Order: sequence, then structure tokens, then C-alpha cells
Amino acid sequence: MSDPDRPLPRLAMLRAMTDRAVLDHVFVHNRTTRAELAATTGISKPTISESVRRLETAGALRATGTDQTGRRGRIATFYELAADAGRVVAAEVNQQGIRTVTTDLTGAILAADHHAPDGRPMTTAVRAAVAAASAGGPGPIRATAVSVANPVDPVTHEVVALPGSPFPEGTIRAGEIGRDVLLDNDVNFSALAERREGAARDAKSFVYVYVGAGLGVSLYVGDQLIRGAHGLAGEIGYLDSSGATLAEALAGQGFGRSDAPSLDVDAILTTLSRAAEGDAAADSRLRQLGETLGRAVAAICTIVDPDVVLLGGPAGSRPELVAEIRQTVIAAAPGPVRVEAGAVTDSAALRGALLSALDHGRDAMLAAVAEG
Amino acid sequence: MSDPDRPLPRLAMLRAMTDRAVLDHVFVHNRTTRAELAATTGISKPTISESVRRLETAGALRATGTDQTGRRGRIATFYELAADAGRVVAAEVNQQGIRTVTTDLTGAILAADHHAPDGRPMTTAVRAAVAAASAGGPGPIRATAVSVANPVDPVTHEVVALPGSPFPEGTIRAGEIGRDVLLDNDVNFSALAERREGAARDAKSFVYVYVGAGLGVSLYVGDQLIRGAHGLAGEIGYLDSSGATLAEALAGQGFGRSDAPSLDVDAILTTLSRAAEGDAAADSRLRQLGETLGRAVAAICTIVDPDVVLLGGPAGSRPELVAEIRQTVIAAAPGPVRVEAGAVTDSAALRGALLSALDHGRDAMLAAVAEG
DNA sequence: TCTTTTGGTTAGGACTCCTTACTAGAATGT
DNA sequence: ACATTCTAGTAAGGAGTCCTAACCAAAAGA
Repeated sequence: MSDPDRPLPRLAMLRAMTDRAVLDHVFVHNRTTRAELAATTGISKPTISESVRRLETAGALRATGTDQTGRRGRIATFYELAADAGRVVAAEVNQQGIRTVTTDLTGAILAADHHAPDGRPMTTAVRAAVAAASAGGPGPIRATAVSVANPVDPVTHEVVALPGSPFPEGTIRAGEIGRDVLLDNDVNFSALAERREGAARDAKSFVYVYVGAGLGVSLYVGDQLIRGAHGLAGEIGYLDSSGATLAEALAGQGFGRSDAPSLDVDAILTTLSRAAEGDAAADSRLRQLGETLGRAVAAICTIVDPDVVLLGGPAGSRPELVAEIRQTVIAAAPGPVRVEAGAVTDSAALRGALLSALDHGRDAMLAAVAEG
Repeated sequence: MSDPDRPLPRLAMLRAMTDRAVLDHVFVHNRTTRAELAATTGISKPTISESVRRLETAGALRATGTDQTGRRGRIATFYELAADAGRVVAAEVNQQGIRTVTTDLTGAILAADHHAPDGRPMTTAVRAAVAAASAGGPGPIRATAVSVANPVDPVTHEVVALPGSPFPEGTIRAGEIGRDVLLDNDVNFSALAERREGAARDAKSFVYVYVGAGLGVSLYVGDQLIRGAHGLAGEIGYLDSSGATLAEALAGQGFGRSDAPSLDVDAILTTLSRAAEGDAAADSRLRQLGETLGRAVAAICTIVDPDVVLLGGPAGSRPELVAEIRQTVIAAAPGPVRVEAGAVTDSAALRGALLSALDHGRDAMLAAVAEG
């Protein structure tokens, strides 16, 4: 792994920085030319040319045609990522089964799959699904990310089993699924998706509140996720709500399951639709739900003062509930806060896992180029 | 300021990194030699020599004697920071007046002063105190940090006036005190002191709770302070506590002033001492205070899951109160949390302001060297 | 006195990057 | 048709930083 001969520790860093600048540009503008690279990065043309040549011989880039737009001057040659530069795999595990997606390093989807729950142990099923998603494509798998519905310990990378959790199995270790697997919470991954390409793109800090079968919160400050010392940051089911925990309070309002921090999504959704039909009792229960959740969100806002609060999940993204929560938060939090529904509604956790896998996969490819 | 000719944008970064490595080593081991620098930084001896020569001619370093420990081999020449490399000023503003301290870039104290409140407007008095602390020493003032008792907006650097705040004046702008002034909250600065040289030295994340005339919280995650989008992070006086705000609840227990989020420190301290003398009623009120504060701290722990919670301030650092709060927090927070008293008791805010000024002052000197 | 040890310098080379000048090739203008 | 203009990329030369290896200087130990 590490060279016995390290001839240029510091100077090599400069070279790696130029390579990174080139690749970073390729990741967003899939096709590019040497001239465009030099112009946008500010690096000189000869240096860019050398970097491109290096990356091409290393198998990362590939010349892929010429610029045929009838423009004056010499025709430019396009470069893009080589087809076999690598792939990444993302998987989402929940009660509906296992969903996987495989993309190349640009993020273009190569395959997607879904496995309904069968009798097998969860770890076995996940390992098989990831192996199937990894098989038979061009280039090596550079990274794998798996989203689960439970908190994940940031140091052991092991799924933390909370009492009464809806997650079907208490212990999954990243090492049992494959090597270099990024295992994380679905709420964290969903928040990442919102951060990168959702409603929190421009926020310096934001709070993502997931209201679904689970109830969880992710905090982002800058581009940093606050995981907590024991991976328990954002487990707001344990927040105090007028003497009881928030989960207990919600259960007492008829929105919880008998087993603790799990919510009854169907109950929430039927209440929402009945309130919309004019049912006064349902409307009252909706207000009560919004106020209970809103007070918890207001506490978070008082403590971390985020730019924006995003609500997600099958219940949290419903506009009626968003409006109720917003009202309570604005009344109770000291500063001005925006409370909105998340923008990434379609399997946000899988999307976030993919984004995370892409980050790491791209880093891995760059490291491979630098090594060899 | 900026060169019209920028001959080496990238290569110059390497050189700056070497200089920074040398200076960083000098900042902690005041005296050092070229050989020691090469050994500890891993940079080659010729490169270190060149950097030392550069820093010496720029006026940052100074040869200051030779190694006289009867050791074999050639005698080493010691280098340390030049006396006129620069100074920094820190000031703490509170109801007792203005306290200032001036140090060189190693942190050695050159002067300290205290100004009791006079009739003058606060901004005028602070400006005068900072000017007095800056005058007549060797080398330029590289940075100035001022600690105030109110929250500071992170973008405008203006003191935010909260209703009923104990801070005597609502608006101070950093620009009105001097140029390049770091203006921040006393709680934030105290937390920085704990982070660097107090009980949170080894913590990855921690919460600092100040209980004194003001009531405030600072959150550190890694080396990053969570300020909040509007500078209001940690204003827990507004937290909900059984229907009222925390400040109101504390006032209702007899620990507050009539003007809102300000605490009556004397009332807390007398309750503490009476409870220690066996007064049952005082003991009951102490337990109630500990539980009220503990529930707020537990909410913070549930949301951010820190490594450790440090309590500071004239009331917060009292061991009896720490024990009460700890008991409530451990019972209510989901994960295992350490709750301790802060270790920096003697004017922590001023110490933190000084540390912050040192950070920026050292950076400023390095930038000055790089400029030429 | 000779050897060893240690701090530091010198010499030479490797590497990265930059500026300037140049070439190739296509569209445009006359 | 032919020169002009414009663009992509290459070539040459030089500057700057860093590294290794060898060397020098001075003091302690044998």
C-alpha cells in the first residue's frame, strides 16, 4: 500500500491537488476540454495538459471526441471519465425490503433493483443484494453506502439497537456486508440529499426532521453532520415533552405504536385527510400533533439556531402538518426560522447514500491514481 | 496589498506551509533549534534552514543563544519569536467594568489592566481601554479580541440586544472599537478556553453551560463553534420549561431578576450555602433549580449528544449544583454523558478571548511574512 | 590524539509549475 | 483565392521548492 520509496512527499501533494481540480471539474461538467479546464481552474495550460495526460494513462479519463460546433480556431478534444474508472453502490434497507442502485462515478445510473423481504437474516440479505448490485459492470466498485433505519455508532460503525425500534434487526456491522462499506442512518442520508440537491442547498446550517415510522433529526452545520459522541444526536423521541418523552406523548395522542419510539404513520395520514374533509375532531388532533412536534423542533431551533428546518418522511412532508409545525416553531423560537417541507421526496435516503458513496468513490479513485 | 505580479500562486503555498510548520512549533516550544524542527516536522534539514533564515530576515524569528548543555557534537543555536514580532490584546467587558490583557505572540503576558465603570458610553470606554492596552509595547498589534456579555451576530459582528439583557448597552460594533477586532460572546470565549486548556481538551464535542448573571450555552463540535444562523445558538433562556420559558421558570423559583433572562446569582449562591448548612427548604429549592436546569441540559444532550457537558460561571461551577444537574441529565438523556464543572475558573472569558486573539494574531504575522 | 556524535551547510538533482512563444487547424473577411 | 483572426494545444526555458547525500565544524568521549 505505502511506497517504500517516498521520493516527494510535499511536491506530490501539489500534483494531487491539480489532479483533484481536474477531476472535480469533470465530475460536474461530464465533458470538458483542456482549455476549459485551464480557464475555470486558473491553472496554466501546460500544467492542465500534463495532468490530463497523467489521468488518461492512469485510466481515469478518456478522450471522447472533438468539438464540432462551427467555432473558429483549432478543434478541441473532449475528455470525460473512462467507462471503467469505477462504480459505486448504494442500498437502502427498510421494512419494505432492500433497494439498491449502481452508478458510475459521474452519478449516471447503471442499474437499480429491489428485493422484497424474505425469511433470511437481514445481514445476509443485505450482503447478497450489495453483491448482486456490484457484479458484472465495468470497472471496480470504489465505494458502497448502505442506509438503515437505526442510528449507527460513529466509531464502531455498528447499528445501535434502541428499545422498541422498528428496524428489523438490531445488529448489523459494516464489515459483515463488505469491505469499505459506509453504513449510516436513513435520516442522515436523507438530510445529505437535501443539503446537496434539495431545499438546503444554500443553507449554512439546517435541521432535517424525519416524521415517518421512525422519528429522527439530522443536524448539518456547514457541510458537517453532527453525529454525536455516541451516534445518538437527534434522537428526539427521548426529548422531554411536558413530563413524558416525546415518543410517549405522541403515543398518548394516538399517533404512536405500543412499542416505544415508533410512529403510526397511517394514523397520522388518516387524521390529516379527515381534517382536510372538515372533521373537527381530526382537526383538533392535527393541531395537537403539530404543536407537540413543533415544540420539539422549537427546542432544537433555540439550541442550534439553524438557517432552515426541513421536514421529511411520509408524514413530515405533508403541507398541512408543515404549516402546523411552522406556526408553533415561529411562536416559540427566539430567532426568525424557516420551516419548510423537504424537496427530495423520492427515496431521499437512497439518494443520500448514493451521494455519499460518490464522494468516497471519487476520493478512492483519486487516491488510486496518485498511488500508481 | 495584492501583488500585481503573482509569479507563483501554487508553489508559494508550499513555502507558506513550511513557514507555518516552523512557527507552529515555535509557538508551543518557545525555544527551538533547526535540528529539532527538522526532526519533529519531518521536513528536511536544508528546507528548515531556509525557512528559518526567511523568517529571521522577515523579523519573525530571532537567534537567541546557544545550547550549552554539555552534549556531544556541534552546539545548536536557539531560535525564538522576535520580541517585536507582534502583540495581541484581549478585553472582557462586563458589569464590573473592562479588563484587558496584552501578550506577545507566545502568549506571555506583557500587561494587564482593569477599568471600573465610569459614566462614559460603553463603546467609548472599550475603545479607550483597548487603545491603552495597545499603546507603547514592542511590535505591532496583530489582533484584538473583545468579550461581551451579549450574543453577537456572526455576519454583522454587531451585539444583538435581547430584551431585558444585563448587558449595559445594546449596540456595539466591532468596527467602532478598532480595526480587525474580534467581538464575541463571553460564553463562547469561555468555552474556547475550556476547549484548549480546560476540561474539554480531549473532547470531540462538548457543551459549555454558563450559569451566572447571564445564562448561556456554547456548542463545540470538533474545533468548530456552533454560532447559529443568527448568532442565537444556545440562548436557552427561551427554551420551553413546562409551559413557560426557562428564564421565566427560574424567575418563578426566585432565582431570576424581574427583568427577563437575567439570573440572580446572589440568590443562587445563598441558597447553595444554606442548603449546605442543612436548611431543608433551601435544599428543596436547590433540587428544584438543579432539575430545571438539568432538564434543559438534557434536552441539549438529546439533540447534540456531546462527549461532555461543562458547567461554568459563578453559580454553574459550584459542585453542589453540578451534582444536582448531573443527576437529572443522566436520568433523562438517552446516552451516557459526563457532566462536570469547568476547569478554567479564573476569568475564563478573558482567557478565551486571548486564545482567540493569539490564533488570529499568529495567522496575521504569517500572512505578513508571506507578503514580504 | 583520535573517534564519535551532533548541528548545520553545500552541492546536485528531481519535480512542479509558470510564462512566453509557437504550431495546427478552422472560420471569417476581402 | 488568400490573408486574417481566432482557438486548442504543445514546446522551450526558467523559476522555485524540496529532497538526498555528502560535507564541515565543533564539542565530548576514549
